[in-house]
Amino acid sequence: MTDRYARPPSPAPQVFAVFNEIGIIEQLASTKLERLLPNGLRISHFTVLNHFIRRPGQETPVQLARAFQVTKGAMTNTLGRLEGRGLIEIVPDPSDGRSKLVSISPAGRQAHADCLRALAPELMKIEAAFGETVFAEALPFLVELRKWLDAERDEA
Amino acid sequence: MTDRYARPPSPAPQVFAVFNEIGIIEQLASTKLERLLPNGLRISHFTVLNHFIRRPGQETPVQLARAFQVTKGAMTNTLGRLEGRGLIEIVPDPSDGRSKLVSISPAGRQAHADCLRALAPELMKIEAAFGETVFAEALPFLVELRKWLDAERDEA
DNA sequence: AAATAATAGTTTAGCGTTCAACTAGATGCT
DNA sequence: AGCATCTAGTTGAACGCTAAACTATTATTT
Repeated sequence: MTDRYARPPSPAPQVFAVFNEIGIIEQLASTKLERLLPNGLRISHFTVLNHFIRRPGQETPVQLARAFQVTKGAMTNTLGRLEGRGLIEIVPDPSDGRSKLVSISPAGRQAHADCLRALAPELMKIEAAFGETVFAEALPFLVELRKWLDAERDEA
Repeated sequence: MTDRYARPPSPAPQVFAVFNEIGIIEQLASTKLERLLPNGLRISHFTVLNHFIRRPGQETPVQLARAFQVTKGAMTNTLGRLEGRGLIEIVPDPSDGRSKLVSISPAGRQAHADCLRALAPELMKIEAAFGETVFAEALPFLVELRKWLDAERDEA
């Protein structure tokens, strides 16, 4: 009997390996990131602030949940925490009684800036170790993959 | 005032973007994966089984925790579930009274095979959409990144 | 040899997430 | 109009993870 356990364990072994690496990277990066964020902010909180910095305006909780691919329940929780800290504002949607409109507050902008300041040293360390170029090269494929998974999810 | 929010939000924006994509991919992939796994097996469970298929033998809980970058407490939980299902065996380490030795059981091998069968269609779907090549090309960078984060974590 | 430090593993508290059930408001169909 | 269906958001149960405190055993130091 040859080494039947030495070969990759599945069809599409490279696909499998990529997801495997992504899983571990995410775990390492997110715990590190969370340790760096100020005031016990969580990644999910930071992500929402980040979203609003990039696209100022109002969005509904459902839109946000879809943007980050989490359930509505998770978003309710996240938004509740952010509102409790005064980092976002939530008002009822005047044109739809079921819905709400979320926007970032001045304190939220400030908190986001604080986050970036806290993260900058680590990001620069990584950039120094790898160079920005490899990240730029890796990005398109990751974006495609994310979009594909995203679309495939909507079908189901 | 120009569009100060249109530009990427940080130093090393590409680095930032890569981690962002990885985070979303991981979230999408893991929830999808977990839905596919048979018998309510979790990803963490499958990952341990997978590890033992690749590297048969015995390992301690701490070794496994380090391999997957989770805390010892998380590994205690995972191994407890797996043992409860009879998918692994845990015996005391004869040479160290503090430690234990974990290995996969025949039922564990069977469960792993079932997982692969359940995952195969989805993996092939992804492979058909992208081709194995792009995954193979993406892999080296991800491996490097994972290793770097891993090493950097040990320092701290 | 005795005391101190380090390591393996467990446990508990706190948080985030999913899933499913539920309320309330909007849409569509007949 | 009236009823069925869909959608937005909330809630609670179950689970995983981290962090930190704790026990038990081994290694190190003096």
